[in-house]
Amino acid sequence: MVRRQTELFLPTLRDDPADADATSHKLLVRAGMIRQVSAGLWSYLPAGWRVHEKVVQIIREEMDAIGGQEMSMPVIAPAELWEKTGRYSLPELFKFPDRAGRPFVLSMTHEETVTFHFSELGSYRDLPKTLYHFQTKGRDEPRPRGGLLRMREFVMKDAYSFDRDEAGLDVSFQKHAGAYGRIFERCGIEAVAVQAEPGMMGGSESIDYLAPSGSGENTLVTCENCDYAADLEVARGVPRAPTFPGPLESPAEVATPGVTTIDALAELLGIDPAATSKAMPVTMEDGRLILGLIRGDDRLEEAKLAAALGGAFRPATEAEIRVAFGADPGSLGPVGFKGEIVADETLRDGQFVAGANRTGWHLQGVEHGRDFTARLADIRQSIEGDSCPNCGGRLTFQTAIEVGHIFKLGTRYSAPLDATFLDDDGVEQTVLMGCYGIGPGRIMATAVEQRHDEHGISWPRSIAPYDAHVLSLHGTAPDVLHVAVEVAELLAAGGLEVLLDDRAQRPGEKFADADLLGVPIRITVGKKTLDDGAVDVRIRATGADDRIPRETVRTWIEEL
RNA sequence: CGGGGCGUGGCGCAGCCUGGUUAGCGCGCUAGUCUGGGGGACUAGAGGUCCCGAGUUCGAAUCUCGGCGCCCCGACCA
Repeated sequence: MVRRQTELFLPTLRDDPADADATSHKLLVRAGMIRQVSAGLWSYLPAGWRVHEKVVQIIREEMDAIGGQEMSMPVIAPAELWEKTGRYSLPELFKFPDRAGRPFVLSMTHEETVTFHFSELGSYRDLPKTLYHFQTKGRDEPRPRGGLLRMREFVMKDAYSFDRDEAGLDVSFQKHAGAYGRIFERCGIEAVAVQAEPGMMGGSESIDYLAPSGSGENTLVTCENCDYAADLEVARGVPRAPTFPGPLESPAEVATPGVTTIDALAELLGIDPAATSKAMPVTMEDGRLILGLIRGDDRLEEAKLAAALGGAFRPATEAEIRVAFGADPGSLGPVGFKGEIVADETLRDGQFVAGANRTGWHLQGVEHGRDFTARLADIRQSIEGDSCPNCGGRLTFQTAIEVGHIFKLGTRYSAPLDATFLDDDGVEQTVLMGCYGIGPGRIMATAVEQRHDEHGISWPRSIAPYDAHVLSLHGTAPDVLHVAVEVAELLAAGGLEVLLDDRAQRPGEKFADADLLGVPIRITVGKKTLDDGAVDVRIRATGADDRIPRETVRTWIEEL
């Protein structure tokens, strides 16, 4: 197949779009692959869609290889299904009535719909099953961003497994984990599997796939020594040990007028900030005020605290704090507080400085178990330089894109939707489900983030929009184009997808556009190579140049 | 939803503070000439509801008020 560039809708831009920040956003727009329609709504232009569909095909092949069956479910779903699972109230869910006023939703994933279909599978003999589809998802995101990184409408491959028992679910889960590893490898991107928070999907276990990238919304924590890897939200970094002052028999009040920050407190008392504690009062949805307590030099990890509390919370207001503590924020502490306290594990042993619940005063020598009682939990946010929980090595942080996420759902959806089967004893059982999502658009953005230079994109061969880019520099020599067409057709006859730059542009512009678009192999036909029967070849990724006889181009490419 | 920023031909921007002719520049686009291996030069052109609405004023891209849109940072997630 040869595509002439004069026919292609490929509007490349010389300048970065003004409103872009992420590299992938800038380059995909400049290379003429995507265009924005509205916030979080993007069109893929022809070259961009080719990349997207190549990613889709790789995913399809790997899903089929583990026994997945492709189908297609509608984007629109009746509200009723979402009411049954309790997800109708999610703020991200697009909701709308039809002409008769009946309520519908734009599916943000398809657990409800696929589980609805499961009702036709009534026997253990039908299990296990894995069903999947590529479908547009609608999500009324509070903040779309970064081009393809976070959209309000995007295509996702979502797969659903149905098993009779935990052992079966585990097998399905592991098969998908294997497939996901192969998908990322084939797409030419680096992605790390980490334990993660199940989030809005619910369920018991999940693996997140984080791709290190210059931009992204996640932080990947990895150990320099061993293979420990985690999302920052759940990372269990071990902080350095504090230097404690001498122990006290009982807490001693110390005046700290106007001191509201840990740094100021540590400086005033001449102690290690790690030997202080910090009070983070929060209010639960039911109105209970709970005191989160962490070490002074740490930050609260809200996802961990939410997990420990079993529900969402918000920071307590100043008014709530005064009622509960009788003191201003900045002087709060656990001693004498009557509500529930959740303290970080780092406060288990040792004596810390804490707020005295008296504005302008702190307590020295506060000890857990003696001076206050708290539930201990891991609620601190790891920081770069913490030690690895497995081997003690140093932890490093990288921003990352979440390119895939797989979950064991258990009966989270099958129970409310009555997805049951009869087992071999004739007993009705609720089917166990898993769900497995992956975003082709994010894989595409990740490929750009991980493989680009100052000139543009450098696509992995497996997902490049074309296999080869033939440039015809036919300024003063009309027969150059003729030769370029011959070369392009020679390659196409060998099964390659070829983009032929047959435009009348000057050479510099053609080279610049070719670098921007990032087709892995560039073949230049020009006056210089017209008479000696050669062409110039260049590998985008390495910049390696060569001049080879025209008739050997095909074998040269095949041998790469 | 809180905080910050922006909105002027397809793209990137100036002009606005201090209201006043025909709204300007670069890129791109059309026609032509020269040029021809890393975004070339010259000539002649086309292309604009200055985000929308109201107000102030003799007069608004410019000032005031209201609204909308978009981007970035935070609370959420493939």
